Amino acid sequence: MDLFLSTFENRIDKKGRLSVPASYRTVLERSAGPLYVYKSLTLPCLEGCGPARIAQIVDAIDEVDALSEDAVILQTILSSAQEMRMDSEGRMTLPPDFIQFAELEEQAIFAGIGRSFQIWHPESYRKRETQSRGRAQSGGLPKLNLGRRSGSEGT
Amino acid sequence: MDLFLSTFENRIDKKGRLSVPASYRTVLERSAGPLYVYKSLTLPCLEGCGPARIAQIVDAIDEVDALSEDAVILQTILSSAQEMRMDSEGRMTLPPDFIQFAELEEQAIFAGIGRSFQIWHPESYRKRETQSRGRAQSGGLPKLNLGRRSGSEGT
DNA sequence: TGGTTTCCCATGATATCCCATAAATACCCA
DNA sequence: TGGGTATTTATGGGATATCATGGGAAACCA
Repeated sequence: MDLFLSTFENRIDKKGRLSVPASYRTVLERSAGPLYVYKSLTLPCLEGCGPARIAQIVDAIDEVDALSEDAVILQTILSSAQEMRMDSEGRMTLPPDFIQFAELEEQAIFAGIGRSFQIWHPESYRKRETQSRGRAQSGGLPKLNLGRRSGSEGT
Repeated sequence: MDLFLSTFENRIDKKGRLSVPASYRTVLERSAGPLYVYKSLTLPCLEGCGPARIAQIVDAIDEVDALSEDAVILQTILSSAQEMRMDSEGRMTLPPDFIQFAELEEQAIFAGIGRSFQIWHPESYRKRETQSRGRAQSGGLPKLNLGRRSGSEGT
């Protein structure tokens, strides 16, 4: 299973280069396609993914009334998306408007969320993480029905 | 049936390496797939599981409103999850933030809970164990419904 | 030609691999 | 049954590879 997991904090050097975590690179390589980065619709962060995820969004647009509000929102993702090139060391260069959008400075946090990942300003990310942990502890734990898949579960 | 059972107390060396109990290793080997470890949402411990549970979380996120609180909480699990590699001696290396999160020092306790297991600071674990035993004896026994349900039986 | 981007090499830190050892357990065979 | 020998297991340390990062040179572009 190829998933973006864990978090990594990397440095943005003065050329604007940012190392993509090695484990993310192997996921991307296996999906045989480029890395796409776009602005989050709802959060002050960037999102990155492979071709499959982009295709998923394109398909979702096709299934929705082209004039609907949903379609416009999904189209916004695509129009902000950019195919990122990586140098031989696995670094990408973030364009200024991406940096501005996510309020990035010296450091950036990569946070894997399965089929995609997010890029955050470290402070914002940590604040958000402690918030959701707090909420989980005060009883807001989502129900994960773990009973359905027998056998291979849990190993 | 391959389950994580019993508890083991192993040492964390100065490189942060921790031997996975042999019996857990055989369980893991039988189910082709890596070991995932993540920070518990509700307890000061780490949790270990297999690909099936991670896949379940990923799918659950897609089925839920991406902006909902549940989605964010599930994403928090994934962002803390890490695919653990084991050396030829069956040890995994705990990254510093895992050690910090579970307040680990020299020793760590593995506590098998069936399809997954937890990793605790020994003191915290023992304290918690006596607490829950005390609660059980003072009438707070949870319902143990051992009747057959689809899914959890038969493997 | 000035500014930017792309490529290449260097480096310190970290993680991974490999070998060694000691204790505990399992095994064997008379 | 007893005593001794293999195996397994947990642990330690050194060698090697990988990774993130920095900087310079070449290529590119307007």
